Amino acid sequence: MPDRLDGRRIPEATVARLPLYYRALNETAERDIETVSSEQLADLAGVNAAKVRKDLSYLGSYGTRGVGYAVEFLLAVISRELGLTQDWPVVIVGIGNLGQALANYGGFGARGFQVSALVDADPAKHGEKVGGLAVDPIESLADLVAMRGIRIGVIATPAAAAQDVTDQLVDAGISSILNFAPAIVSVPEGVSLRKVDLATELQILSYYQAERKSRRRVGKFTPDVQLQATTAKTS
Amino acid sequence: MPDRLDGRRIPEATVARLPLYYRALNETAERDIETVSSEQLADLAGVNAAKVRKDLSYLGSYGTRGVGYAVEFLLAVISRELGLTQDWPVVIVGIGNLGQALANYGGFGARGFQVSALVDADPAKHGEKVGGLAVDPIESLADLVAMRGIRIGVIATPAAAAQDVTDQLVDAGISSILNFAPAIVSVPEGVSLRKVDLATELQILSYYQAERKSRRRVGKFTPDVQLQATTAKTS
DNA sequence: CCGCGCTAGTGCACTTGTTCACAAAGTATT
DNA sequence: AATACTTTGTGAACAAGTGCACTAGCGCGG
Ligand SMILES: NC(=O)c1ccc[n+]([C@@H]2O[C@H](COP(=O)([O-])OP(=O)(O)OC[C@H]3O[C@@H](n4cnc5c(N)ncnc54)[C@H](O)[C@@H]3O)[C@@H](O)[C@H]2O)c1
Ligand SMILES: NC(=O)c1ccc[n+]([C@@H]2O[C@H](COP(=O)([O-])OP(=O)(O)OC[C@H]3O[C@@H](n4cnc5c(N)ncnc54)[C@H](O)[C@@H]3O)[C@@H](O)[C@H]2O)c1
Repeated sequence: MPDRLDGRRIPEATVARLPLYYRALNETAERDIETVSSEQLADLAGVNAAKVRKDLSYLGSYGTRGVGYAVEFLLAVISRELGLTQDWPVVIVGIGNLGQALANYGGFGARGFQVSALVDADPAKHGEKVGGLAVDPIESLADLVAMRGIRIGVIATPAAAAQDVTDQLVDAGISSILNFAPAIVSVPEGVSLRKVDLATELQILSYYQAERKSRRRVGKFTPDVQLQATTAKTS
Repeated sequence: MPDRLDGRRIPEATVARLPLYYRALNETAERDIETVSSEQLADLAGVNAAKVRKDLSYLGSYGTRGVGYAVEFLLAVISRELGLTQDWPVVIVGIGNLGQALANYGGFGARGFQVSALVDADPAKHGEKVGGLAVDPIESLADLVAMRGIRIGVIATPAAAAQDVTDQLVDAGISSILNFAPAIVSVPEGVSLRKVDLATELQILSYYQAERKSRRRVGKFTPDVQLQATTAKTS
């Protein structure tokens, strides 16, 4: 393994694509393919080749001209860069519809993440087993986080509770949060926050759907490619 | 209602934020507040005021200087722009863990979207009721889509089936797809595609988590704000 | 009717991200 | 060893997005 080339700032857009390359490379490795060109990788990841090369160049110069990239090696480089060489324990807050689906979800743990605690405010849920793990009261959040070394929290509570839950997670020592509730929450400096918002996604689709239907007549072309851009903070 | 000001191209980044304003305005309207300033709206939506003003200016000049924006009016403008004045029927493909959570999800229908069909390839699931709707075989997809006027499809199948399901959705006449499966799928021109990818989100969090932990020492600052950017196509 | 205070709308500079196109650097072939 | 071919790595042009800072316009109080 090469040393991580520090002092290099990896652009956010690149960081967001590394997981795609990572997945594509894993699939390639499973097919016992040893090298990939930027073009092949681009196809698998759904981007263009120039972008792949530029992105990978931020990690260092690990390709071989005339040949391509060594799959296993590149996987190791990206794993390291993404921090996937260790396992990240995760706590899920709010074990309702969505929380249960997440807790039962196998692919969650598949790549370096492990559901290590489930908490809910509803006493009726306490002790219930979901995906082999018992649901604990929200009051024990801090203890669970501390004892199990959890750094990442997933919020699957109703929107109204999201900010409160966020504060509790932060107080408990969590520094990365993935929020599924349709609410804007704020976090103190040093905490990363990302969100997944179903309604927003559907509404964006609706916009382009409506555009195709009713705005066609104005003779304006529709864009070939859209970039989804929701905000996340490390404040 | 003002006429939609056609011939105006709304930037993608703005389209992606309109749903946030829409939600914030709804919450404001529920509190019987009649006007909001760009600053207030910015707070509620988690962006900055200049951005709000610029975004809204793409829709037309609907604010009043010295006062702000009329909440109900702006809601109407944004609804119209996002195509939310009509109800969009939606089909969910793959009624497993996630598909069931989605089907049971109330907030789905809350804002103009309605789960109108559930299909799955597994015969054992056929006829089963989820969220008050029966699961139908994937073979009847085309009929269901045609009969119920469905334009939007949600993919909640395993990744391996995602491309196949996408093709079937497109053949059935769907032109907007939201994909939850961790797979890159391609769609023909004229079809919008967006994706929600849990693993990617977690890995991005992991990157910044690891960065805080181990890269601090190189004396590079961490960014205050990150922009999540996953790709979607209307090809 | 005037002037003050407030806030929308926007030009402009800046930052970030994307893409092209080509030199550099490797492999394969003869 | 020389040449042909392939593919990386990157400078530079371009495109998109952001945010400041200022102007224009409205409401209100006197
Ligand atoms: N269900 C879905 O498919 C889906 C999809 C996208 C987004 N969402 C969002 O995810 C969130 C959860 O959705 P759901 O369908 O699972 O809702 P749900 O009502 O089924 O579950 C919410 C759970 O959170 C718990 N809870 C409430 N307040 C809490 C608190 N303060 N602390 C801890 N736990 C608390 C409740 O006891 C309940 O178990 C909602 O914000 C929803 O909008 C859901
Ligand atoms: N469960 C989660 O919380 C979660 C979270 C994020 C992403 N995902 C992704 O969502 C997808 C579904 O996850 P899940 O946990 O619900 O899986 P699951 O195995 O519980 O459900 C998958 C369903 O799809 C059906 N299916 C399989 N092939 C099909 C086909 N060709 N046509 C129609 N239906 C088909 C299966 O019969 C099954 O009912 C997966 O790709 C997963 O990676 C799941």
